[in-house]
Amino acid sequence: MSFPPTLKQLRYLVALHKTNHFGKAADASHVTQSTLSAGIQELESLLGTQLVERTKRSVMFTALGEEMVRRAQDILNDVDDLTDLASAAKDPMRGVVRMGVIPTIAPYLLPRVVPAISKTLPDLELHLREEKSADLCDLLRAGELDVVLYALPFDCGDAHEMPLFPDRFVAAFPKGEAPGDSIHSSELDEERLLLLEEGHCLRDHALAACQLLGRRARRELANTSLATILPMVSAGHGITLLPGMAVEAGITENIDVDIVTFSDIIPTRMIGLIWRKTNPRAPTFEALGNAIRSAAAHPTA
Amino acid sequence: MSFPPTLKQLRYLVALHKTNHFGKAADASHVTQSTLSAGIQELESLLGTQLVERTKRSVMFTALGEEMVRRAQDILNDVDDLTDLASAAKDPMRGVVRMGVIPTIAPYLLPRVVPAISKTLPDLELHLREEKSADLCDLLRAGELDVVLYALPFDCGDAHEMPLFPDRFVAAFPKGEAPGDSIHSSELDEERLLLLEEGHCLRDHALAACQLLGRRARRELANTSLATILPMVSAGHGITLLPGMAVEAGITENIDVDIVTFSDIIPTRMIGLIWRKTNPRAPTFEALGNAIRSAAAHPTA
DNA sequence: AAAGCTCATCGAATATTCCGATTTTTAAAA
DNA sequence: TTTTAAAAATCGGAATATTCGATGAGCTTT
Repeated sequence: MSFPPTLKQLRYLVALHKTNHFGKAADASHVTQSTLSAGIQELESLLGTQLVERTKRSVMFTALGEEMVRRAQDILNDVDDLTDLASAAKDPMRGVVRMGVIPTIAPYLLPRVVPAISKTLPDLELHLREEKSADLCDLLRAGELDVVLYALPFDCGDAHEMPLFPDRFVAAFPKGEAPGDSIHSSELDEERLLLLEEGHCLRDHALAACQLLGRRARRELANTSLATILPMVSAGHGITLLPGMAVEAGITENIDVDIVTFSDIIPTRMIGLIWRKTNPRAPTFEALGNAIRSAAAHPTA
Repeated sequence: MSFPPTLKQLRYLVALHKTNHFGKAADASHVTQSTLSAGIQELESLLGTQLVERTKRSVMFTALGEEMVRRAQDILNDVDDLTDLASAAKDPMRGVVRMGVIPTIAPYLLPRVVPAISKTLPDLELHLREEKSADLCDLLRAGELDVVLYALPFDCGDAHEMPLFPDRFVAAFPKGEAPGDSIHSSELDEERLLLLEEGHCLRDHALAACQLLGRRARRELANTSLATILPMVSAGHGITLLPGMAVEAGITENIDVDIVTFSDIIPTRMIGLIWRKTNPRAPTFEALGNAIRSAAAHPTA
């Protein structure tokens, strides 16, 4: 019976991978550097191979080490899920849910949704975090988030997807420049489009929904939020596409822009909730999703 | 940081699940009963729930306990895969491969294939085990086998499938009773069919390949191997369907039966190799599969 | 009742883990 | 080159945790 890796060793390994530094990894693991060092060494001797190349001044993982870290991550997640499974079984709708939300949803939907959730699921403690889709996906897979509220389609491995509701895009023109209350999609001048910087999925979704390529969209500005784009539109620097929920939330209230819908197409993005397939709290997350959906459907609530 | 389940505890839990007996589980785990008992208790107090109902005279798992065992199994397999990953990385084609083979393949293919494998992959040590498909599937999922050589289609969860080669069915008639060298499939009298007992996938595959339902096939006998069916055919008690590899291996050599092929259809079963998707030794298993395929293609070798 | 299982409990022996100081190795700075 | 600084490996001993064997308690069977 050769003795298999310990969970502790695996934890040390992923901690080391995160920090690339024995000392910091040790701190993060609440042990001394010597302990962590010994743990990694024991793991290596156990496996009979080197996982980490220690070139002083930096730590490099071998190919095998990287793969090992990936698997170790999954294993540790699964183990953590075990305790979740137990507490979820005791009282499914109680406990902490760590939710990630993308920046083009968070400020517009959360103020409406969070109070509704604490009314519907009073024992659920929401921890929120706002990042771009790709980062949230990584956090989800690393087990640092339980669910992610985002706009699909967005590929996040084999996570479980729960579509919630569609969010309709509208166009914003400088005051008085709109061709009418509703426009034909061909009336969108792509060269005047102001969009969020690359990496925001809103950019891709808006372009796709409006059947545009975005090749010719203006890029000179790296806009980081819708709130910074609107004043530019108002100042006549261009036009933009807005998610309906942002308008409903009043993003245009003190800004002079014309909001128009489309006459020929109904461009939307689908808002959805995802979680790891192995997470045993799926029923809780479904309830959460339902709460979000119904809160979003009743703007006045 | 509440400290998560230990691998040891998980091992104790699955051992207990296997034996349904603290003492035996302890033996299997090479610890005393008190240690195992304490381990299970610690796990339960850690999770805050009961996993096992101890009614004297028997051990029952709660619903949560069962689910926990399932997950624990997977986790332990994944952890074991880690060490496999390491040794496979060092020398992929070396080491033990535990292969399960179904009874309608093993006696006909292995004598030809095993020597070829030890020539092609001399450092691979094959451990063989013969069981019915369903049992092999369980063993594979439980991590007690690395690969299974079987006839597909057979659903074994989300295992990875490698189809190897088709094996053609022929019909066996009592000497002199065959309508000719080759027959039309409609000439098969289903009521005279002698087949293996339920549970052998050969039964299902043969019927499916010959487009029969098997509803009217004779069932009074629970035949456990092809070698017991053939003498019955020879004695005029009926007809049967044989896999080609059995005939090639000489199963009919000292038995008076007529072997005929089909003129209208080419009934086959596909022989394949499967393994757990998470097993890191996939390249080794592919090599093994290729070796089997080429050995099967060269009967004289 | 008594005997026989089975699982839980407990104290003592044992094994392990962990720390903190120190050493070694390496890279950068003087 | 020498010095300095940083980072990981090493090592002995103390703290901690694990395991065992014996024993106890609860239930069944005889």
